[in-house]
Amino acid sequence: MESSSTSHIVESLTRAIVDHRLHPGTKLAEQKLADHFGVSRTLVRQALFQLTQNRLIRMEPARGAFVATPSVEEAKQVFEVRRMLEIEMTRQFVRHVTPSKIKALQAHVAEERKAVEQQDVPGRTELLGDFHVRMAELLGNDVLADMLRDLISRCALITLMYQSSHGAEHSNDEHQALVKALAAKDEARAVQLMDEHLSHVMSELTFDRKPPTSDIALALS
Amino acid sequence: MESSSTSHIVESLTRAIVDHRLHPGTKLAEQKLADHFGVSRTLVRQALFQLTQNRLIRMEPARGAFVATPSVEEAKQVFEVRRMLEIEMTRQFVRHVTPSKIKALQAHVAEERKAVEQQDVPGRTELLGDFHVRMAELLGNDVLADMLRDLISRCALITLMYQSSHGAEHSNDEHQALVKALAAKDEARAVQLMDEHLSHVMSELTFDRKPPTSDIALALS
DNA sequence: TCGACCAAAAGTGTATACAATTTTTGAAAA
DNA sequence: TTTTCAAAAATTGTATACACTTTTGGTCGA
Repeated sequence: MESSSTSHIVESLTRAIVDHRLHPGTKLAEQKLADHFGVSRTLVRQALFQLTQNRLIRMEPARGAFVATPSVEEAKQVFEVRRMLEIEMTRQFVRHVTPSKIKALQAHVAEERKAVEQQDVPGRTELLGDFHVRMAELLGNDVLADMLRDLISRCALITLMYQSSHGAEHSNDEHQALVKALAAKDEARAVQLMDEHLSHVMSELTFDRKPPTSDIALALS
Repeated sequence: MESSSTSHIVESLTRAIVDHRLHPGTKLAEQKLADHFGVSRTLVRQALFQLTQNRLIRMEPARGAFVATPSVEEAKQVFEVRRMLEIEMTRQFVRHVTPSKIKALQAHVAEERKAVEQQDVPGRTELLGDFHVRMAELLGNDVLADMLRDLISRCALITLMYQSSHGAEHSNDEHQALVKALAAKDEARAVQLMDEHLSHVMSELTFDRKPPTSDIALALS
């Protein structure tokens, strides 16, 4: 069941942060995490150092690790980078589009819709983010896919901090429209839709933060 | 003198890999590194896990850490992602260009030229890569700058493995031409130059690898 | 000569110990 | 009641110990 312990911890914590079970600013006490995962602090520490690299957590010297609290400035920059990557990705996608790729995206959008309708909040969040990763994978660019995964994880933190009001159905609709443009090989329209989609998500961030809460035992159980 | 030991090790190893003092495939024995840095394996291990995240090294279970040996496929994808990011970055740059930003880039290109003329190989490699990071910084997007730094580090590994014949003077010339187009606010030309520049660097990779060498004590001294 | 095999050496994976630092606590003073 | 401050408790940073796995090196048999 366990893979290499450290990466299991990394994945588990990443999931908890992205799913909003661990809130920005929450202290991640090493011993508590170690107890929770049934390992020594050594492994927890290794995991925390790795998470530092994705900017999902920050470590302050002698004070410990905390779930990251991205600033407004960082939030905007993350979205700007996504826009850069995804606009060009969309162009590439149109150029190399095939029926099977369109089918894959349509299937994904259908899953999204189901999750939205069933009010499966963590499920729909993951699926809405995965749509973009899926596009990269279908393009055959795993490096891009990895990069987007990281960026989208950071976006999950950001949308929590700056409580995005961008409705899940709205995103789902925009994905659907984008797939239609991709299928039609309408590059200009596809790029425009992707650009607008990201702009929408970003522009609906309200840049007044709410106070972080904290309860790591509860969040991970 | 030392910052937080672990990050010092990370930086030192990164530098060694990017500067081609540690070659792809080289084994990074934990105890040897620990002895070299005068610390325990614990800290070396933390550093290695962090480097794993940037893909500069890979760790095989129970076999240890090795300098990464990016595949041809990965190499192409890394360059493709750079192209995506940097084309859009170039567009942004033209839109927000100011005289002082142009001056900063011109100064940088001049430094490059000096390093090229003085045959300062590690220096020029670093400066040629930093040009792209510098553009991101001047745009005010640190997230983008960090991302490019990582990608360019990976490119250093790639150009070593697939011995790029793209001359340093050639790159320097292309940077100079690009800055001229940026100064003229000629978006189309700037984008075209950036695209070609990256295409040149990539297309001159010869995809037949040479055998990795290894001598970590020598490389780090 | 060559490959198979096994013991010794080296190396990795994890836990624990302990020093150094920060946080908490509680009592005394304002 | 609020503030201050020092001792106690908790937490982090680093080293070390030890079990387990891989690699090495040599011996034996074909």
